[in-house]
Amino acid sequence: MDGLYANLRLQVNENIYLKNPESSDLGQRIISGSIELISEIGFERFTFRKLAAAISSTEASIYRYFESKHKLLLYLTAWYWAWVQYRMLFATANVESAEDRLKRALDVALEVKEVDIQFPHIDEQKLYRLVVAESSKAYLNKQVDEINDQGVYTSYKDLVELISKIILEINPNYKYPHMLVSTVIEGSNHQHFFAQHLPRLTDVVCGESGITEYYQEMVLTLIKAEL
Amino acid sequence: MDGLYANLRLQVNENIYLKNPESSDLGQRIISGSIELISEIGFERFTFRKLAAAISSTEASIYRYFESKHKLLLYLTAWYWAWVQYRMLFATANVESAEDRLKRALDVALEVKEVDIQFPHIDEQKLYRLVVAESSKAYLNKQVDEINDQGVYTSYKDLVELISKIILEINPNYKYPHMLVSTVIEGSNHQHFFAQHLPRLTDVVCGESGITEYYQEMVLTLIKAEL
DNA sequence: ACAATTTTGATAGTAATGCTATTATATTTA
DNA sequence: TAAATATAATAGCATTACTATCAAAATTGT
Repeated sequence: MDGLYANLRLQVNENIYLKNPESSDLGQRIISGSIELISEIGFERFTFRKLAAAISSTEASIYRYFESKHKLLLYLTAWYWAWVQYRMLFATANVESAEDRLKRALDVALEVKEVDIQFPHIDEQKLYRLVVAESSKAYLNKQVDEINDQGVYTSYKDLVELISKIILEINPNYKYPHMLVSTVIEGSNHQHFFAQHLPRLTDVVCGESGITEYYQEMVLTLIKAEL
Repeated sequence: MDGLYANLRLQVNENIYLKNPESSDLGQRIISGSIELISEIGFERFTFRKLAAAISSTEASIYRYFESKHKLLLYLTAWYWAWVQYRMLFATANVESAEDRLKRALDVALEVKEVDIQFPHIDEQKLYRLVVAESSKAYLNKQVDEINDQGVYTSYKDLVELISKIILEINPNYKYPHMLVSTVIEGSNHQHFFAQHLPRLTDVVCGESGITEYYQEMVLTLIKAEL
């Protein structure tokens, strides 16, 4: 995982964009600029006009890459989950014990602690915080079925599938691996948000860790309870 | 819980509205109309102009009740959680066993199966589906701290607190009751959404039950694992 | 190196949204 | 029955979410 793998590109579903933002300098500025600006002002107040001003381009140029700000959000989240999956495959490669693999998988799926220098135009920590605060809006809408038909949520679903398979290795009889995995991923995101903004909904203090460990233990306890 | 309690009003934080919608016919039409219209077209596409047309009123009149559509969403969710809490207190009253009370509390907190004829202008089933699809947007925004300071999320936090207390009755040493409760409430909502729109993220089939039972068992397993 | 092509920037424009203001007409209450 | 209040009708304005056009710049093929 060092900078030598310079040729690596994460595959993001083509239906999300009109023109691949990885393919040009402007495209990469759109990505890095949007991560910055959405983090700063929130998705609702974010507009292509403001983004254009921030990256010294124009609204019309941005529209050539993404047909709406919602599509751009979809891109950011799809990229994020593809990145998490890639890190997860690395983190679990050649690890014998399924339980160990599960712990490592959850480690990368539930929280971001480092940045990845292979993608210099993306600040993964900032993107992670954006995912925590905004990613639900990528699917909580009326177009979800249509978007899903285009395969746009695949990277997230694949990640859930991979972790579910490890669970089934440990306990082939566990009935609800997908439900458990999506619960802990979404749960972890929400708890991080709650810790910062609605502390009465959690038991952890913002800044301190504990959330990832809590969910790791939760998963192990639950899948072993039904051995 | 029959229609005789006609004088009952659920207390909703006053900072949410400019004028209490319960206090007039127009106010009640705003509430019932917005539940209907948001369910139909989704919160993003919902506007006060469209709502005004739907309830045969005007945009300006609606603005006298709520200063924005976001405040209206806050009202609907705050009312919903106040209603759930009220039902929960009834459902657990005079039940000796803490474990039994916990199961009953989760029964009403995780899913809505009936309507409540005491509030004829509110279709609770429809409101529940709205909460599943839209309620995250009530707190996932940049104004969350400000809104929280005004006590607007109190009804939700109080509900979490009440259930947490039952958990602590069963296991006084359980370290993370709030995290567990908010995880299962949010989790249940998400799983209902996933079952309908993103089935690969869950293991239950839309329409069939199982979600509430899954989370009830999850809670009991976890709090007993650390006795 | 130069023509052809593609990408970007500059500018304009349109319909819808998110409001606020004003005045007239109902409706309630004193 | 007058006074107060609530609602309707209408207008208007700044911003948003786009689309269109055309010129300038950059890239590409030969």
